[in-house]
Amino acid sequence: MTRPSPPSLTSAERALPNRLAPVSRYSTVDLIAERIREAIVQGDLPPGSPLGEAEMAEQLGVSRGPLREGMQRLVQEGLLTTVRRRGLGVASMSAADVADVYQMRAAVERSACLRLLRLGAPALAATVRALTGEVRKMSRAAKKGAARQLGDADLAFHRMLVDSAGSHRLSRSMRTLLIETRLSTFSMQHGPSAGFVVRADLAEDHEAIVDALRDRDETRLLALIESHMEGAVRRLTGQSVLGPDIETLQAPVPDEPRELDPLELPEGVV
Amino acid sequence: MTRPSPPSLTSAERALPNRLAPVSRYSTVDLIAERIREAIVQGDLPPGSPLGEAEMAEQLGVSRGPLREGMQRLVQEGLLTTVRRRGLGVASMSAADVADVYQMRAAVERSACLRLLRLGAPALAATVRALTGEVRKMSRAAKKGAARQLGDADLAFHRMLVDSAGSHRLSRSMRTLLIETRLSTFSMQHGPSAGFVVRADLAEDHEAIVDALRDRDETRLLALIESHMEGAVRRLTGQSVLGPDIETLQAPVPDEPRELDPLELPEGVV
DNA sequence: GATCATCGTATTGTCGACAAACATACGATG
DNA sequence: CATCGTATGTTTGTCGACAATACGATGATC
Repeated sequence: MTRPSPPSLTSAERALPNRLAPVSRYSTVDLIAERIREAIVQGDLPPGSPLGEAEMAEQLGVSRGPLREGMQRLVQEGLLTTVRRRGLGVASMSAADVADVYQMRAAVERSACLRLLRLGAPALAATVRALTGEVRKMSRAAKKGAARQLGDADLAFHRMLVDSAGSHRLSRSMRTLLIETRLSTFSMQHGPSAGFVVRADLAEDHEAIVDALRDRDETRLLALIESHMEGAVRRLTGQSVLGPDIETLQAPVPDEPRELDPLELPEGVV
Repeated sequence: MTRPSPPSLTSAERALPNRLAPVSRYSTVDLIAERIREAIVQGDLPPGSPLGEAEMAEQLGVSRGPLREGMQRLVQEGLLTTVRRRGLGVASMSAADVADVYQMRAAVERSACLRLLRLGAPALAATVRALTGEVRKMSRAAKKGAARQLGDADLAFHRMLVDSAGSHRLSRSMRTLLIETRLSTFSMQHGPSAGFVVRADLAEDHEAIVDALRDRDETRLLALIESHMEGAVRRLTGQSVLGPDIETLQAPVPDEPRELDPLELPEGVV
């Protein structure tokens, strides 16, 4: 009784004839994991909050089996922690964790930048354009005082930076690291209504990075990345003084009862 | 590296004096995942081999539920790939994957080395001693022609290097990367009984790294790490990581970045 | 009045079973 | 002879149920 066929699992689908993109069929586990990730990023699931399986399965409209499988993925990522017989919960970042996250980010983004610098001129220009767009979003958000949008644009910028490098593993690490970055901000702000911090100079910081990238100035680029991470850690963990261009605004999203949209599985679609 | 706090921290277990190590500290899912990881490292599960759930559950003596949860962790790590309705299988590394793995390893180990250089003299000396012991193992294995032991010592060296840096996230990434390294050697060697290649100069390469670490020669140390990875990729694939042919990989449009994005229509698609 | 033991409840961990879906093999048809 | 359609077998994906365990509350005892 021979097994029918190896699942034809080449690590990449680039072996396929480059005619049709594979139909986007994501498993339920993928959907569940991504939904929970998004809920964590959005702050609907604050750090340390316990996650009851039954309730969560009810809200998502799935059974406990797939839910548990999806949660295990997040456990592997470090976003969820598990204690035997006591269930799972959203991870909470200590000061040491925050420093560790940003140190890892520095390593990843540095490597991504080095790859970007080896890109051809058109590809690099396209990346620069995209990053510039994100910087503009940041500026607008900062001007409006929209802390949440500013934070989102910040994360999007760095995600785009790494994704543009075209490294699968760098991108995958970065995805987790960005969620942990969010968790860090959530964990570090003491008090539920401490609010986000709208840093007016955030856009300028990122603009400098884009400039260095455009100029292919490796030394400057890497130094900017390094100082960017260092500054973030200092702001989050170090009880550093609030600089002159730092103003705190009210958080738009305080602790709201978490509500997860049920994910509806489209059966029989193509 | 503090462990993230459990869901609802009731610190009641700390009352007991820790005479006994927690006996059942690892969940079944942990055990299953680790067992499969080990099987992959040992070569019992070659790249591309399909993994039938029923048979595997039978062998491990567990039900399909926990098995699937454990497998999902490995899917998240990238060690297992899944195709809907066709099951899971051990990932297979393409040449591009091999280059990607080593590039990521370069980033991680570089960062680890930088941290090691900031260590105090006694801690650094201890690390150097431990690494030296691993190098000796390498020498002995090379002399005996024990390819498997040589490979194991190689992986142990690099794992120790990163673990000594004391960064939780660097260590976690490294664990996966080392398994992927093994998978790379398996995937790249054509022919089932090709076996490992006994490189006599492997120990000397690592000894040079230890020397640079002992001398706190940052520039030399980082250069050695870099060349070490580059050489590995060249040996395995025959092409360089940072070769001029990097032009071939097209920068992805940053707006539609990764392959693993969930469908952006949560409710009632199509 | 405080502490300890016991009970009840809620949740997790695990298991077995059902059904949908894919792949393979075979047969029919041009 | 090649190709398409059909039937079948095996697998995964999903669900419900049972049991083990930890937590909280209540009552008894010193």
